[in-house]
Amino acid sequence: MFYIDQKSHKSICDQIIDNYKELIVMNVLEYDEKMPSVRELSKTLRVNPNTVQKAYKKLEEQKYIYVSKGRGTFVSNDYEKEIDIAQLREIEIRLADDISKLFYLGVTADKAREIIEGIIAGREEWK
Amino acid sequence: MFYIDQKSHKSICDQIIDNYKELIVMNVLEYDEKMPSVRELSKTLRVNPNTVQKAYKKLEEQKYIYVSKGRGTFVSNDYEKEIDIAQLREIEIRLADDISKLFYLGVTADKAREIIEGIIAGREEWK
DNA sequence: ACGGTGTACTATGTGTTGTGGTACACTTGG
DNA sequence: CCAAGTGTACCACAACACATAGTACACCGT
Repeated sequence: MFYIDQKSHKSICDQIIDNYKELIVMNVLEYDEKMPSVRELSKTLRVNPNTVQKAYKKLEEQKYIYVSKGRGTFVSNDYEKEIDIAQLREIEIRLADDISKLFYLGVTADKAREIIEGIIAGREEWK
Repeated sequence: MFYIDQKSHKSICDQIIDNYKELIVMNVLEYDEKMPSVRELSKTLRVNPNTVQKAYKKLEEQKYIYVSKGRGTFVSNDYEKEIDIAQLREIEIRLADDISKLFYLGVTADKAREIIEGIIAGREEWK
C-alpha cells in the first residue's frame, strides 16, 4: 500500500490515482482483484470518502478499474487495449514545457537527454 | 511579443515568466535591453499590473532581469553563470512524474524515448 | 431484512490566483 | 525644481479548486 503526502503539491485525489495506476500497470494488483471500498480506503489513508470516490471515478473512466454496484470495485486490464490519444497529447505538452524549463536553466540538449535517459532507465529496472 | 492564453492551465504570472525566459535565453532580447514597464506591459497584455509585477519580481530573483529603481527593468545575462540546483531537482521530479504517466498509458520505453527526442530536436532547431 | 457497497448532492473552510486600488520612493527630463 | 514615469509595497475583494463534512439513495449478497 502507499501513503498520502499532505505536503505534496499534487492533490490527494491525484496521488491516489497515480499510485493505483502504478500498482495496476506494474501488476502488483491483478486482474479482477478487489479494491478497498471507498469508505475503507478513506479510513486507511485518513482522507475524506469524497476524495477517494473522486479518484475511483476517474480511474473507472480511464478503464483502470471497473465497478459492480453493491459488490465493489475491481481491477481491470482494459487500459492496455489502446492508448488514449488526448491524454498522450496532454502529457507531451507538459513534457515539452518542462524540457523548455531545463533549457532556461542553461542545461544543454545532451545533458537533458542524459537526465531523461536516467529517468527512463530507472523505470525499466523495475518492470 | 507574446500573448496571454486566458484558458490555459498555467497561471498568467507563469505564462509571463516562461515567455520572457524563452525570449531571453534565445537572445531575442539582448543584454541590457529595456523591458516594458510594469504598467505598460499590463496594458499591452490586458492583465493586472500586480500580476506583471509578480512575474518581474520572480524573473529578477532568478537573475534573468535586473532592476534600476525609477529607471526601469533590463535584461540580464547572469542566468548563464550557474545552474540552479533546486530548480533542476524540481523539474526532474515533474519529468519523472510525467514519464511515469506515459508508462501508465501503455507507452513503451522506446516509444517514450522517441517522443522526448522529438521534443528536444524541435527545440534545437530554433537555437 | 440487514449490512456493505457505490453514487449523488449540498454546504463549508481554506488556499491560490487574479483583480482593483492606493500610496510611496526613486530617477529622469524639461 | 518639478512633473512624469518608474519600481515597490500594501490592502481588500472575487473566483476557483480542493478537501472536508454530512446526508440520502440504490444496489448486491448473505
